[in-house]
Amino acid sequence: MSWTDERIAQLTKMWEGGATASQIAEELGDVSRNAVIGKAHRLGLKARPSPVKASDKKEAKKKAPASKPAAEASAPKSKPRTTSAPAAPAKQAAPQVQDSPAAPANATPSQPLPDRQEDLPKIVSYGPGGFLRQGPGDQQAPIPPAPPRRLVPAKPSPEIADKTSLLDLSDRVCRWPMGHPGEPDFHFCGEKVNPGFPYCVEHCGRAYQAQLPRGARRPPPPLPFGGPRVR
DNA sequence: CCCTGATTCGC
DNA sequence: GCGAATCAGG
Repeated sequence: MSWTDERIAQLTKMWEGGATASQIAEELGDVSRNAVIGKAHRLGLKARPSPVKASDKKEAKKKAPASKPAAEASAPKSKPRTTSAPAAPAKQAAPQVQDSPAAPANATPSQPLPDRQEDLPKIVSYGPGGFLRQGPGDQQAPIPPAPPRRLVPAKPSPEIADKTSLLDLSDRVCRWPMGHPGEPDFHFCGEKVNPGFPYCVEHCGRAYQAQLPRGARRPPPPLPFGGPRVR
């Protein structure tokens, strides 16, 4: 699979949002982690708390690769693993805000990841928080009237015992998607809707950003990148 | 071991 | 341009 505009857009979005290369690769499907990293660098968007780059200690001994060097003596390939310290970095890594209260970084030792959606017909959207719009006829939501002015703290939601499936949707229940389509536990919020809106009050606050007076916009939204793992 | 990103280099 | 192989730190 090649790098289409959509895939590049998603890569960029997630990369800048702080997702790891593995997560991005998995989300995109059909690409390796290395491919994602390589592409990201080629796109010019690198720089990110790298576990390897930040510190620049003294020249340490290189440990023997143990099971690789086969034809090193005969074929002197250039291997300038130069990790020298030419200039002073001085720049501190920007505070990476990776978590939102509702979307903790997936960093636990065990990653379930019960399925993958590589053979699905390609789903472009992330969810209401971070849609990847595609077609030109797909216009931006005209920012309806005057939705909630105060954003609810987006509480972690009590517990989802009974999930609202696609079939359970009606105009009275919140259509906010929980999880990703294709995942086994994908469902919908199901809360009572905010009258006049397709979502409950809480999710209206997420779906519709309050239109602030001109000049008082608040450009940097804290959302990671559309919240793929909102739960 | 696992993870991470960075870099190289043959294709 | 692409990405596997490799390196290197946590």
